[in-house]
Amino acid sequence: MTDQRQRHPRPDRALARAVEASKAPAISRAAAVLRLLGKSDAPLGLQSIARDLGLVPSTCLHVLRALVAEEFVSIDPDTKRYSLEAGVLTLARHWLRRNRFTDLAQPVLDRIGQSFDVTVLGVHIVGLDHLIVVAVSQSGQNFQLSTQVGSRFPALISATGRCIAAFGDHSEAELEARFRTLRWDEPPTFDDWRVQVSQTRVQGFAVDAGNYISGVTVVAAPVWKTPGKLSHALVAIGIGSALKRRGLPALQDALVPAARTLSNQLCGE
Amino acid sequence: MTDQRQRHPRPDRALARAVEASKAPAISRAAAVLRLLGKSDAPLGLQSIARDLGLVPSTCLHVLRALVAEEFVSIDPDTKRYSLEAGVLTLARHWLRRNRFTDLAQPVLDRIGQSFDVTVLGVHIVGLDHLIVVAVSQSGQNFQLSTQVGSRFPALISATGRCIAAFGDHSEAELEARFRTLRWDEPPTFDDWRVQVSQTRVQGFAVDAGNYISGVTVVAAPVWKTPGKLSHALVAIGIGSALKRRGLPALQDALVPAARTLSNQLCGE
DNA sequence: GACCGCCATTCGATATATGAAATAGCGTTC
DNA sequence: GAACGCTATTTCATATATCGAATGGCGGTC
Repeated sequence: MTDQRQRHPRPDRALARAVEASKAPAISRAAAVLRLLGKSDAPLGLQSIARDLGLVPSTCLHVLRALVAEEFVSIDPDTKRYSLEAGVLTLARHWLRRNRFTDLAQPVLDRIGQSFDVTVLGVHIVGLDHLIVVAVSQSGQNFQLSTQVGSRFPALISATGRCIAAFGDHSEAELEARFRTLRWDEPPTFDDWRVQVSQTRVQGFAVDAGNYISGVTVVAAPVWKTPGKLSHALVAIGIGSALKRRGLPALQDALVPAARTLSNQLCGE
Repeated sequence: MTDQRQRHPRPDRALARAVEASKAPAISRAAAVLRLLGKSDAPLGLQSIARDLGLVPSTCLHVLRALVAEEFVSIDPDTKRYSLEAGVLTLARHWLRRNRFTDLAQPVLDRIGQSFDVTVLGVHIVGLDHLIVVAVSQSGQNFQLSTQVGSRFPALISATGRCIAAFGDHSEAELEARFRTLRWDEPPTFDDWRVQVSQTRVQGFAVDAGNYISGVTVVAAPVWKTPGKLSHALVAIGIGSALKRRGLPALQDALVPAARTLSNQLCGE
């Protein structure tokens, strides 16, 4: 469900590039360490971290010590194993505190989720690379469709992806390159997908009928924080068969105006 | 260097020390930037950040660019103002996902919160410096006593502080030094406090009857993840008068065994 | 009980991140 | 419309963070 790139075999090449380019490489390394610790199920030792990221152990140690000092990482003094520390929660709280989208979206998500018995997400579109779930309303019944705040997904996947392709202004070439990297349960062809994107542009919302996950229908409606630059979306996720019975059109008719209202509220101020 | 200090009354001195000591100063700077952006209500410009933290603008720019590249910070391309980005949420989610304390504590908090109509927190004790709220159960009624996951408090404040003083093994001198820096609504004398700490050690839990916040009673019970090293606590917060009526003893009798059970679950693995 | 292997950690030379000053952009004022 | 004050940004010498090798420590094995 999450995007977990399994890139263990070889030391992180993306990190190498980031370090090369940046004038503060220690920060890229620190970020890589945090993400690695985040992905890992168990605390990790210095060597293991250094190996995975292709870092020199001594440098890695410096990074870890700095992160420990800043309370983003904790070290077990006995085993010398490192893991994420609660300090990261504090940052997240601050982000949530000053984020109008989450505040405004939450009641809307809850209302739609309850009415249609679907899981509804508010997502933040970071770029063409991926999006982040920033608000969730889990309907009581559907425990199968579980997602958490903070989850990352490839930007162009599923219904949201069609919205991003339709309303963000990205070059066709770039879109296709990205599209080729996606993994779907039942992948559409690029041509099919382009047609669906065009349709999305016309009708103002997107539907993914089982492409991303078989049997699961996803509806996404775009939200703008500033006119012209697509930044968020509302996403409803439900079992395809259930939605067919209980009215996909009605769900669309709830989601789209909600997204529009949110856009107005966000732009207005 | 010196005249910089004079011009800007409070360029973060703690940061200066951290940078001095660390072998990865960029990371300390990055953390300081993240925290500053977290605290700030509005996006900040480069100069403003550099001034507040006592950083050279060019260095600060490098830090910010690295943080933007890592998606912990976003920049508004028009105004060149920086703010926290949703990437910090992803780290927080990973922390929460692999944290057994929050998982185990949440249902317990909810049960106690509902039974006694109090706000109940699970806190993670980072050290003598502070603790972090990692789980919350907000009872329906008490909107006054609002706290969020990720909030930080001084470690020795209120009832939790008495637990930490009682069960963490810290030197008397250190405790007193820290104690002197605390701010209470109705501060106890150090001697009073020491007596209360002794009492806490004996009875296995602590009560703060309006010292921290006037009229608010706080009960805290210690939780150990590893024997000997106090790491967490359960904290119940309620209006003093209401608790008096509805049985503070009963609340204690619920909280303390719950904390003990949690300790066993966490230690047992 | 001494060896071995693996790990975290220290140490010193060197590539490089940093900081002061210079430059470039941008909105405001006169 | 030019000049000002403010901002972000680039430049480039130098203090310093980084790297690789050497050290120290711990647990397991024979």
